[in-house]
Amino acid sequence: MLIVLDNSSPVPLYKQIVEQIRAKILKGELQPGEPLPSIRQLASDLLTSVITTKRAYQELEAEGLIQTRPGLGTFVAEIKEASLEEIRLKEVEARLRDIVRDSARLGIGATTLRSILDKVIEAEGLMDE
Amino acid sequence: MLIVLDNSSPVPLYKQIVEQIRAKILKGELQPGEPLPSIRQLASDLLTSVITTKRAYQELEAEGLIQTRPGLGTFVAEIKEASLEEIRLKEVEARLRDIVRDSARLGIGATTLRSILDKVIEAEGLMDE
DNA sequence: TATAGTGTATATGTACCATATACACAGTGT
DNA sequence: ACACTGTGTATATGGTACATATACACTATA
Repeated sequence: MLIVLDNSSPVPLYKQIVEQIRAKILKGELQPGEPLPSIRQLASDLLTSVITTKRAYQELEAEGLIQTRPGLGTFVAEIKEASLEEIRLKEVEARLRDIVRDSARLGIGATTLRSILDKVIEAEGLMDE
Repeated sequence: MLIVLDNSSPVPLYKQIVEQIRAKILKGELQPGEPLPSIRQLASDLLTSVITTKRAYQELEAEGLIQTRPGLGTFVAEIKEASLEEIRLKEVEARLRDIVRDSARLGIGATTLRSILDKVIEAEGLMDE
């Protein structure tokens, strides 16, 4: 499993793991029912302790994205593609809402905001799905 | 100075102070040269210690938004309105860029992103400046 | 020059992050 | 049955960032 950790980041290691596995599941790169690496295997790969990988899996399980069974291992939860799509959209919406609110406080208007988004989409080369 | 702290927030107190004063300066609510409350006064108002308010002022000074002189007090730095506008826009742009990148990873396209932004702008009632 | 205001520095407690190590559960080969 | 090797779990320990109280130093002014 390709996961890259940045030890000098202010983001805790376990959270970096959570975010990257979360993205793989939401994207469909990891299919429902598919086994995840064991906490030991992952800890070994990432040069961290089992506590850190366990902590990450706990967060993902609390969110309902994975399911862990003692002695057996950890698996991607059975979630319908429609639900994944909803989670993806809700997430983006929440983050955009934060920006819109802060923009209001800073006196940045709707038109300006839209044009900045267009500019960034262009610069990043984001395509239509 | 109206500042609201949330003790149950995961965001450190000093950072909450930084963000709110920062917003007031960027918005022009606090004018260049204008004195800020003393760290003692602010600490007293917010029911925190002077260390916390000092920490907040340190961050703001490091960013160049305020200037503190021992024995005298702390003042909003002399920054041109054009520079403030640039800081405001850069900030929003950086945050939108993060979202665009994450959207690309999750397979969310440009059109979808634009429509979500429109929806949120509508819901939040963001006007043109 | 005493005083009341300002910012500064040092030592202490608490909470979260990350670790090592010892424990308990589930399947598999003998 | 039983040992073994894999899985996840629980406990005790150390480091670091946040927040504090308290004592110190600087600046203006009566």
